[in-house]
Amino acid sequence: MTLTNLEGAALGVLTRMGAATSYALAREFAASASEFWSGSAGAIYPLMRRLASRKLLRASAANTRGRRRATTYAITATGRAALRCWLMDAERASGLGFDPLRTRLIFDHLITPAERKQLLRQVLRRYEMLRSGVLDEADAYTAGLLSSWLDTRCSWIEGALAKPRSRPARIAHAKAPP
Amino acid sequence: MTLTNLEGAALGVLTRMGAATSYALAREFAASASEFWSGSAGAIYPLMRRLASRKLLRASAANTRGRRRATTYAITATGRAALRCWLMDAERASGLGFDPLRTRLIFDHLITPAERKQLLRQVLRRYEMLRSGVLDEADAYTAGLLSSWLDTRCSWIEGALAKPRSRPARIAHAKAPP
DNA sequence: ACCCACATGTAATGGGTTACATGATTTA
DNA sequence: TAAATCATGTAACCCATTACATGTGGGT
Repeated sequence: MTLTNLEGAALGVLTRMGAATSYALAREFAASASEFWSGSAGAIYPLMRRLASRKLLRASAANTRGRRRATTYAITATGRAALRCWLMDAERASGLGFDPLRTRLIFDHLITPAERKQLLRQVLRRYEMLRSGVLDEADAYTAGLLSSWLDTRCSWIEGALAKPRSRPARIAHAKAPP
Repeated sequence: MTLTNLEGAALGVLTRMGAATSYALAREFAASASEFWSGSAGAIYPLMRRLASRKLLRASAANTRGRRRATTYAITATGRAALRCWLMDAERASGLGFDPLRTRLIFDHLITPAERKQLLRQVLRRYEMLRSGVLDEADAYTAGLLSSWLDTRCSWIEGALAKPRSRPARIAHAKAPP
């Protein structure tokens, strides 16, 4: 009954689209600003079949083009319930997730302060570029969400740039990643 | 020559520890505040073998206890170079990664404003708990990093709580996850 | 002596990525 | 009409997770 994060996101996107083929859904994921899910066919097609077999989706075979078959999916009442459950899961929502910059900064005692500064500045610059790109989002709300997210990250980085860094942590049994 | 994020993090932790067995490394990952990498044996043991076969680690068979064998690993010069390369990769460091809360908020038009507020408040509460737990970190720098990260996130959530939310995005071909 | 927790792995499973195959539509 | 692109999948591979197996040392 519980959903993985990819399944939850897929149900959410599908709900927005109303009904869609696996291909259309995969395109949405591929177009997303995040690099985290590639939206590859090999991920989405089996995913949709799994969700359909769990009755969270209803599959209907429509021949969209010529005589070629395509199966379109729509969310069911059960699917909506599962999606709500995933959305409201505060336990999982408050996990730290994966943050490629944070993960690297854990080990920034292995580079020089100058290199650290260079890395942070480069990331800031790329965030700026991302923010302009994000404005192309068809969905204004998602664009706003990502934009505010990027703003907050930028100020975090600026804070990190302010304090030059602390001691090189060197412990036999250190707590670490990520 | 390029490292996955898990490989980079593993090399970083190993550098801190000086030299370690796969088991010790797996423990570090398992003890980490993030839920993202479980640090399961099935991930770490093959990982270390792969890195050793790429000459990024040097394996040495020492019998730690009784007559039972254990292989301990230490990073090589090549490994240090690869780690530096991964650390300084601004392109990947500036990716959006995976954020369980952000991913959910993309779909928050599917829940009521009251539910949204409840979710955000619960996440805030859990962040507070996490922040106190983080102080137990043996490594003060990692603790400080996570703590400032949590601070920034909290202020982002408070910003999201301030504006009640925008229009339900409803588009045929919406850009979306995550 | 026996049990339980720690230590060191291996095996089976699941699911995501890249690559491939093929049909349909648009474009040069 | 040939080439390029879009659409709809399938297959092989890689790797992380859960479970399992086994050895060792400490507690009772």
